[in-house]
Amino acid sequence: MIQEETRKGPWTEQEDFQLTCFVGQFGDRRWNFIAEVSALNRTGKSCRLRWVNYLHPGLKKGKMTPQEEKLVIELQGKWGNRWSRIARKLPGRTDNEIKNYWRTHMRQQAQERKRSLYPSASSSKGGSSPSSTITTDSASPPENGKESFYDTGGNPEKTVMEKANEDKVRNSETTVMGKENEEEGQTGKGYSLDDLWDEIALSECSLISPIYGGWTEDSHTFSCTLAGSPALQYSDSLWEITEEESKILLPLRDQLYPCGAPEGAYNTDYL
DNA sequence: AACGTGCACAACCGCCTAGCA
DNA sequence: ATGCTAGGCGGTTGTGCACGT
Repeated sequence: MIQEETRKGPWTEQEDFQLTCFVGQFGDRRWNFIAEVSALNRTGKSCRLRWVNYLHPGLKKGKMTPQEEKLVIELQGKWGNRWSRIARKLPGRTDNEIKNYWRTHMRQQAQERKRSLYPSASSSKGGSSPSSTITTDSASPPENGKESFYDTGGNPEKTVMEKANEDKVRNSETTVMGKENEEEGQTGKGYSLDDLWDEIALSECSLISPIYGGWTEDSHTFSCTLAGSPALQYSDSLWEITEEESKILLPLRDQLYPCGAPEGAYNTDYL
């Protein structure tokens, strides 16, 4: 088959539309299949990301509510940076969104904290880095080793330990499904900024009840109904195109490419 | 008005895991 | 039992916009 160079970068409206149509028809699991058959020249991964983070109809747009913010803080303190897991507790929010929120929120907290500790310190916007030990800005990467924006590591050794512990936790967690590990996020012995964040978070939030809006924790299996499309149902076989699907593809092609499908659109291997 | 800075968000990368042949 | 592949996840980077100076 002819493999054009994979597209990268921002998605166009047309691409979004195409992806939405194909996900509507084939479900939100067969990403490589969708990527190929839609001729988007995107990787399956990229398609999935776009769908999950942007096109998913269940997504909430706009700012996080105070309730959501508190919940994020609470759950982050409880589970650490398990964003996808945290996201499951926040209907309509993606792990990416929460991750981004946490990053900016924590940066703000760090700046505020710094200001309260060192009132004489510059408080102008140009102040950039919240503190000498806190490297939260991706624009100014740390010189020594890799530190994430929340692994802002007061203790350089910790990140290694922490990682090892987190991996352990993750492994045990994935094997023991459904068991929520209370120790999560309480890894390592050093006092890093992670701990500082936890402290900040705990100091400002009280017990928060989870937000449920008809959302279930295992609601990944979402069912999408597109205008004019049947409710999303995918076949048992993930990788074989069925006769049914091939019947769907042809009219869809006409819909997307009224003037004729471009070269490579709809890999006919599948038809 | 122009410029600089920080924020918010989208997207990519690399690694890990589960499922299957 | 093992290797391969797709999907999932966390971390990181890039970019446009808003806001302050």
